[in-house]
Amino acid sequence: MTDKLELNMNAYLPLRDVVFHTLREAILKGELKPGERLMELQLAAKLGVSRTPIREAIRMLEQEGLAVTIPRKGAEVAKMTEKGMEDVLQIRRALDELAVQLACDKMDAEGLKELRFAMKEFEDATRSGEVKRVAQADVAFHDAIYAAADNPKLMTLLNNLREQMYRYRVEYLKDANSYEALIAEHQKIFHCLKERDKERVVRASSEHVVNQENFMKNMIREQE
Amino acid sequence: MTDKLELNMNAYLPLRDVVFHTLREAILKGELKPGERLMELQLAAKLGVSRTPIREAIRMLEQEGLAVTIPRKGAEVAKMTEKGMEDVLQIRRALDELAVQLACDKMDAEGLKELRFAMKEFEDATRSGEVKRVAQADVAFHDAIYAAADNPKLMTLLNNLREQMYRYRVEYLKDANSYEALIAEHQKIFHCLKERDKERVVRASSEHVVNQENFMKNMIREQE
DNA sequence: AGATCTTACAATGTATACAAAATACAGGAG
DNA sequence: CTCCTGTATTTTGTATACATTGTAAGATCT
Repeated sequence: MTDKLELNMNAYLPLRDVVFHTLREAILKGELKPGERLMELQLAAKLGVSRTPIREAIRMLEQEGLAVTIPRKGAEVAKMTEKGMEDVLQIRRALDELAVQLACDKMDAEGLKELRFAMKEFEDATRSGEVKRVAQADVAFHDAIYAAADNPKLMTLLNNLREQMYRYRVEYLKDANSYEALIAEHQKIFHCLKERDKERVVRASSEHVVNQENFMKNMIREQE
Repeated sequence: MTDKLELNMNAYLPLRDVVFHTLREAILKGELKPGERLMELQLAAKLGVSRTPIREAIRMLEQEGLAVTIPRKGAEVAKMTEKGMEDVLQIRRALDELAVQLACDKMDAEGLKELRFAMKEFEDATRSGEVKRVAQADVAFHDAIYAAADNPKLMTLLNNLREQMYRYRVEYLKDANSYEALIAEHQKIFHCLKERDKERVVRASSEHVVNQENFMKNMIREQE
């Protein structure tokens, strides 16, 4: 386990939330690896808090599907199998389709403007070559759509599903070869939303997810 | 708040799980009403445990969307607005469509047999007039489909969404007028799955959810 | 009267102490 | 040498004590 785990935000937040965010970050960044045990005492010592907030943070991580605990055995970082990823992506595909349909109905001029901005920023980001910036821009683009869908529960779910694949997605976005295709897909989605063409936007969104799925499957296979 | 809250299972389970199940039941049955505060000391006294397992159970309830906590203020039973219910049902509709599509591809003879059995049991249950049995049979019918979809995460999500509407759904199932329509819809879904007619099964599933949605909307309006 | 400050109380947040279970390991019997 | 078993250690589970914060009632001042 990494030893650079450290609490950041001194904000006025319950420690359980601070611990939760810290561990979440660490898992998503890969500092805490899948299958690695999350031992309360160890984490508590490392983060300089007591076991109580650690335990509560772990319960919250379970919630997000980032950790799994076995009673009287402890918690560990959730593993992601290829099957598991397919399952998540199936769900994400269905919900992304829903989101774009809703956005198609509800997105206003303001929302479209933000979406266009996010799209441009994504294009700029790919040209800069900074992977982190690319990832953030991608998140922003999709968030703009989710926001327009005006369904907070849907937004939460989608962000959650995204998180569960984060580690793999970063690899995806590292591959500069995919940028062209991604930009084109984003443009298509944007265009369809602007034109309120619901059928086409659903297809576009679906393809977008399926492409990611295929890429990631290949990646996982290569890993082995 | 009800005062018949009591711990059942003396099983070999962490108390947090026992408390979690107890509170969950109480919320779903309506013994703990939406908006009611979940005070740790009070619950701890009532259930005869310390605050620790209570707090962890509350974190788990948050996870299921059954409770909401405001830092330094405490937790309360989640409220469900009409908009919230629409949001949940939109999601459920999309995921139910996904589930039947997957089931359509993957359901084997064994699965079909179980589904037919569940369908029959539902019909019997409606004739018996026992609402609880009707509810259970309905759950069993849909679970048979979810199981065939072979996507555990999807199944978890759908069960979760179902829970969030449980209180309203019970009212739905109390209304004997809806039985005929429900039976017909179940039959149609079963038939389409048997015939592997993916397009029609999606439509049938979608209608099934939409009908529920309309019924519940009316009910909520009547309540006011 | 109205506003603001004090103060007391109640609830949550956090740390720690103790209990029980799981695990690892050493030693002995076969 | 292997397997079992008992013990020590580690880790989780639970209770409780203490700290902090939010809230509301009442006092004080203007």
